[in-house]
Amino acid sequence: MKIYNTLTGKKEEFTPVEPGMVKMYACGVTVYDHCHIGHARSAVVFDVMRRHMKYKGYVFTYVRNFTDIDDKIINRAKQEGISWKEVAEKYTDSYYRDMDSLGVGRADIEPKATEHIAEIIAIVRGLVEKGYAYEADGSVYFEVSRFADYGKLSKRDLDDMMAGARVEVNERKRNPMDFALWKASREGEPSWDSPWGPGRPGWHIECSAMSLRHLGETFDIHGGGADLIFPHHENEIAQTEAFTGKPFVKYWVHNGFITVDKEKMSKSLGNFFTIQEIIGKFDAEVVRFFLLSTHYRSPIEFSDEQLREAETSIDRYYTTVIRIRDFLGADQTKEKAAADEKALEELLDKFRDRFTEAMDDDFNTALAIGIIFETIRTLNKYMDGRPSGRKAVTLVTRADALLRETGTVLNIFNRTPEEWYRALMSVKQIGLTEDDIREQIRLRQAAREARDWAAADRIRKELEEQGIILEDKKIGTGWKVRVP
RNA sequence: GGCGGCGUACCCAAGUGGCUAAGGGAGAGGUCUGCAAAACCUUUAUGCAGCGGUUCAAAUCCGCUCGCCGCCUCCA
Repeated sequence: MKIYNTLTGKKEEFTPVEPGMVKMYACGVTVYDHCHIGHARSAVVFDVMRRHMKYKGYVFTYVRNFTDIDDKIINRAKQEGISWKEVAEKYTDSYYRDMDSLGVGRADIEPKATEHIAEIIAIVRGLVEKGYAYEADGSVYFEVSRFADYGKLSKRDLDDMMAGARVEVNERKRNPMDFALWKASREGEPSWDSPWGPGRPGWHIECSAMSLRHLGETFDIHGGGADLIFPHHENEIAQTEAFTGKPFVKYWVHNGFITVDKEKMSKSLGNFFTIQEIIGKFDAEVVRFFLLSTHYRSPIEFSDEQLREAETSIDRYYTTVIRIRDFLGADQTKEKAAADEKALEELLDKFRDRFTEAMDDDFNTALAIGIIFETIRTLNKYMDGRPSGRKAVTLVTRADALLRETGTVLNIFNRTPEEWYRALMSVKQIGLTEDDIREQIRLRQAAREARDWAAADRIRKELEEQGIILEDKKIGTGWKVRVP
């Protein structure tokens, strides 16, 4: 399979360090606030990468960290009047709630910065001993000019950066681009003992320490949002490779941003929506589908309109699932072929290969979803031809199984239509119970049998006004929640 | 200023050298239906920001122009 590597700027054939095994590290979150949809995108994208590679048969180890000590956490603690540990716990819980609802699985290892202080100190000490870092007033800085490859990931030249540097004045640093490995703590701030006095880790060093411990000196994939390329990942490369003397990561992958009015969604601009806000208005599966309907490296414009379209698409999927079920539940004694049998058969024959090929091409989820909907249309068309008999049952069953299989990788489309409609009823705040609806359908059926079309239509219209759509079918009347 | 990316139909979005430019949404018309809904069919890009060039062949490669965005500071 092919993966776009930020380091080389090219799509490359993926070859793991150890055959059959993949080790991936993705930068998680700093737990100082609720997650927004941008965090969701990153998490969902890496979740799908893992699912696909496991589907391909790789033995996969996924490490995703929590940054649980940092200036933002300390500030937040002051604001909320609680301890920094309580802040970290509170927002870690919030993170898990969000991820669970979005269908993002837990990583195999979820390390925290504060659990790796000893490793961090060991690396910092090693870097000082090797001459890559220096101590100043209880802090330790990495000296970027000592690392020849500095800038190789973000394609930056050290001299250019210094020329246009917008960095804070800090006369303790030998070079404005030098970055903190260890920060001396001020009175009253959380701190750990170190050879340089009480302090806490710099931001970048924790990822080096945690990946080194859990994945080794050289591993396959390291990912995160595109905004982490510089300085975070650039600095990770510098300090880790300086420390180990070995290549750090083979493939660097970065997801694109979510935008609002074409601008990057970010905390500082204030144009963000938290995951909790969004899943109050749309089902989490809708959000996940929305995030996967664009290639992970492209920007996605966030809007209610986009989410409504995603909702409509998912509804189309579950509507087809109902049709499949109705079809398989119908009388199949008569052997009757439909005109489109061959088209469906051919599509199903190629389905798995096409789907895998799309995902193998740098995780092209948008194309993969396209293939799913192409199959849905062909399948519906086939069923429209009213075929029956063993051959028809075989074909439809096979289509059903193949469509379900994609759910394993994308982790969408694997609920029942009932679960989907229940979720919609909740999110759209439909003021009816399923029993209410069934009762109305019964009343309407009686009117229909009496050929009282006016009464029947009135009931249907009343339900529609409350967001419930009726569908008269041969086997009876079905209902669904109106979308969008 | 440096570096990087993007510009495909009314909207979203795949496609990065060669079969009629995926898929979804929206609109219009139609089939089906008591009427609907759903589904399906037809329809909306001789053209992929513009202009040049390379090539037998380009949305796809190269150059220039225009427009938009990102990173260079915490950031997914």
